Amino acid sequence: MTIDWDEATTRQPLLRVMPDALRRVAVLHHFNAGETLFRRGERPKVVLCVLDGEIRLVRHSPAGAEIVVQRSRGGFVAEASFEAKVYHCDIVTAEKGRLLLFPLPLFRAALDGDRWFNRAWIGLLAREVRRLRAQCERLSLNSAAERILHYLEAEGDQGTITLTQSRKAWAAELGLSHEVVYRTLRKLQDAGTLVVDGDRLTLLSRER
Amino acid sequence: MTIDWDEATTRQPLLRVMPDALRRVAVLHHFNAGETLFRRGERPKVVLCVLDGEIRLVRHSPAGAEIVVQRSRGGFVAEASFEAKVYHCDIVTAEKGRLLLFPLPLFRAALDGDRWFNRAWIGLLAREVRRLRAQCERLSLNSAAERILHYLEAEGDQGTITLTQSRKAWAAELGLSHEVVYRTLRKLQDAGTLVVDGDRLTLLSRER
DNA sequence: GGGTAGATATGATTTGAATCATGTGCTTGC
DNA sequence: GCAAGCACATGATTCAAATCATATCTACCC
Repeated sequence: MTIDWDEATTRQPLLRVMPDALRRVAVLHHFNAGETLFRRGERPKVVLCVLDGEIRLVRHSPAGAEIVVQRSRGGFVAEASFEAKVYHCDIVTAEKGRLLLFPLPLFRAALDGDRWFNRAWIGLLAREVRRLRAQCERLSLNSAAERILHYLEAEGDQGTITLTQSRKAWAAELGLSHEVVYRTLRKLQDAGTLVVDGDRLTLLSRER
Repeated sequence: MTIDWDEATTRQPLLRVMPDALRRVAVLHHFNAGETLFRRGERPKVVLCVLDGEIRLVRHSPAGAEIVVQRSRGGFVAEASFEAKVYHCDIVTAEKGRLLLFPLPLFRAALDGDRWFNRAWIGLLAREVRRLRAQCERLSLNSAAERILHYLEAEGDQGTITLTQSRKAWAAELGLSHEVVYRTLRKLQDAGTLVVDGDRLTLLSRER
């Protein structure tokens, strides 16, 4: 199964600067929902890059409940492989999709041997940290309006943003039910705080 | 003002593998609450490492509200400096403390020139990503009990954890009011789900 | 075309977390 | 010793988000 690198690169720009030696050993894997990719206790041997679909890192509580420790709907899932001797979670698929597998030792070697790939990787991680810290701040706000305004301020450009996902998916990212997102958008519009134009949201400056 | 590297290293273990050349150019800065360290639009020239106290990256919404994009109560704040040509936020102090300043070009040079420091930096970022993703998952749960159980599962070892912070601070990390944390801990104890022994929390396996 | 699935959208009801109030006990500093 | 400040803890009340219900609109498949 050959990999369409142009298509993969649009989904994950870091792949553009990935050294050829590492690209050549990549394996494309198609998965369906409900597969178990790796189990707790196994030794990590690969770095994952999700292209499509959703995978989850889950633990099972003693009471039997399933705890989602993290999920990925696109991008690298490398932290677990890099740091730990064994997986502390099961890695399962939640929604049909595709991912790339890179052998861990070769991935490390590429980071050590290729300065540009190394810098790009650090940049990717740093951006992810920034984005996640902002998201945690946002999720700590306890009103729907505050979360939406925080999103516009933090992720938008001059208070304007074009949503690239459905409102339902956005609601999930905001940690809100989609109903509340619809209602709050309406309230903010009626109050003159916000203008909604399709997927384009603009924060209005309130005259004082 | 000389820097006590032993003390600093206990707060931030990465400093142990930092090359001497970079250590020698570090500057220690004591700050009080309410100082503005950098302003939006300035060009980043340093990497920060918070030892004590709290600093925040804030934006001001058109409506005049202050939006906390991220906060740090310890550890590196480098993402902004690394990625952007100019700061997109003001960086202000929220609580008296100390931080280390590293000149940005020398920090980059150290990452390029010292393999061990480079690997340690990548490891630090990767761990932070993992921790933050777990925290976002947790903050998306909408009951106090679920968040507490998720914390025990994700951050604990075999369902046991020793809190290293006050319950109030923990409540803030969970995105809950401290009152709800007290009440929910009591409820979980009464239900036999959990044992609280001072700062030691243990999840009990429910027989089925 | 008809049927299904899903996003969008809004209303009614319930529920649980925030908030306010209050009190205890522990430290810290004078 | 005493006061101030703070973490810990619990009760009463309020309020807003979750949930359930329902309807429209679109896209897609047969």
